[in-house]
Amino acid sequence: MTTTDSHNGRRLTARGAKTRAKIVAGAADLMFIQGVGGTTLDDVIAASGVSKSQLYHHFAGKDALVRAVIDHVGEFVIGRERDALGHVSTIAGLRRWRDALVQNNALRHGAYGCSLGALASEVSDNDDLARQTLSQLFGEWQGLLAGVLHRLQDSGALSPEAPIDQLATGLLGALQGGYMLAQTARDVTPMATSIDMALTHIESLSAH
Amino acid sequence: MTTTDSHNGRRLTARGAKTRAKIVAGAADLMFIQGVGGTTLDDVIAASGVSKSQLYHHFAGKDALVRAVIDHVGEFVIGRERDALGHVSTIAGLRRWRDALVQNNALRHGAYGCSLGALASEVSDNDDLARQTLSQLFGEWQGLLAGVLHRLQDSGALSPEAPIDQLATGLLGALQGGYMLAQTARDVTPMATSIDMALTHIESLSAH
DNA sequence: ATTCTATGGGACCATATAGTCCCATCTTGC
DNA sequence: GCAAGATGGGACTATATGGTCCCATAGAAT
Repeated sequence: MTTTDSHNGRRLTARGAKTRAKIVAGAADLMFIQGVGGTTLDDVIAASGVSKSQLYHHFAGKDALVRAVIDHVGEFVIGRERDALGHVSTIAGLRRWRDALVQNNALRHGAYGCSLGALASEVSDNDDLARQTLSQLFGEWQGLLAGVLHRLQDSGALSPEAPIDQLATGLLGALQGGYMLAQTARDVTPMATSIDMALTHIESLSAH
Repeated sequence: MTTTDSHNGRRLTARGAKTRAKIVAGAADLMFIQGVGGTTLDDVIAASGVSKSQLYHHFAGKDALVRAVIDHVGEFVIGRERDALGHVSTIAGLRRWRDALVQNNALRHGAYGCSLGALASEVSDNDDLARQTLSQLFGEWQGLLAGVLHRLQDSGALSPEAPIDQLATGLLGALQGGYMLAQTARDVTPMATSIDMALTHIESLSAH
């Protein structure tokens, strides 16, 4: 699914794959902290200890690298969320999920926001392909949340009439908005509050 | 309150003020569409029809210009929201407020996101002074929403125990997260859904 | 062993961009 | 009217940055 490797037809040895991974990982770290626009290719080279020719050997240019970073970060975030949400089937479990995200973000006092959300808001209007990938990733995230709500419904903890997809969208929206407010305030409180409101709403829709 | 004018001690004639305003307005437009990092000073010069010396006469550099843009956009958004929310005292009024924001954003299919939110997520981690201003602006926005909720409470449409400040934060979070999802999806639906969930929750807290 | 390709290093280039400078012109205060 | 300062124009500079190129080396396939 990645369209970022500039050598789709060529071989890729284990060594090459390792170098490519180093570049992407280094770029992802830098772009999370400095933003995409604030990260130069020289930064990436310095951070990953790779030469410029290697960077351009593996990626057609900065756009391609950014797309690879999005794939990489997306895989990480969705994987993490799959682990965190895949077996949650209670409101209490959702609240633990929220606590983990908030506590993790509190380590940086909210700085940098959501690794996926920050990429999305910076890149969406410049690179349509990247935007589509990000949109799909948010769709997967929302699907994981919808899965939890489905299980809540099955166990009778959520009304059968509850509009699951919309609740999942709203929850993801509250999460992303919370990240943004926390990033601006350098304080995770608004993030916790925002998600909490969404969870309280879901909780209020218990079967009657 | 602006710290962006590089000539705090000097005179500023009407002509100078007009030029300064042209620069800020042009920069604000460009930065909304292209982002801060994607907007060059030459872009600003071309768009506002002003010479480079004038730009540097009024602003110490790009950072100062960005801060002036934040002040300008903040004033516009808060003014707009004050008009839109200042006299709202019903849930129906809040829904009309939401409809107006969603419809306005639908004109661009969600592109560019919230003019304040986009600035916040791009600038917060690079410029602490700008971040503080943005944080304060979000605080004002939240205050306007809290004002509406207070009036709802006074009229008996909202429980006296409702945690107004937290609801206002959650509503603003849902709004911002909705903007972000809409920007990524190029579809305002998730924005509408996200805010709607917050409003439905508030509505569910009617006096009992 | 040899040959071909992938990998690696890093100098080099073209350009974009923030920022400087100098001089001309208009406005204001006296 | 005239001096001082504000406004205006735009050429120029230094540098950062994305991107190119060339050559060296390692490793795989035969």
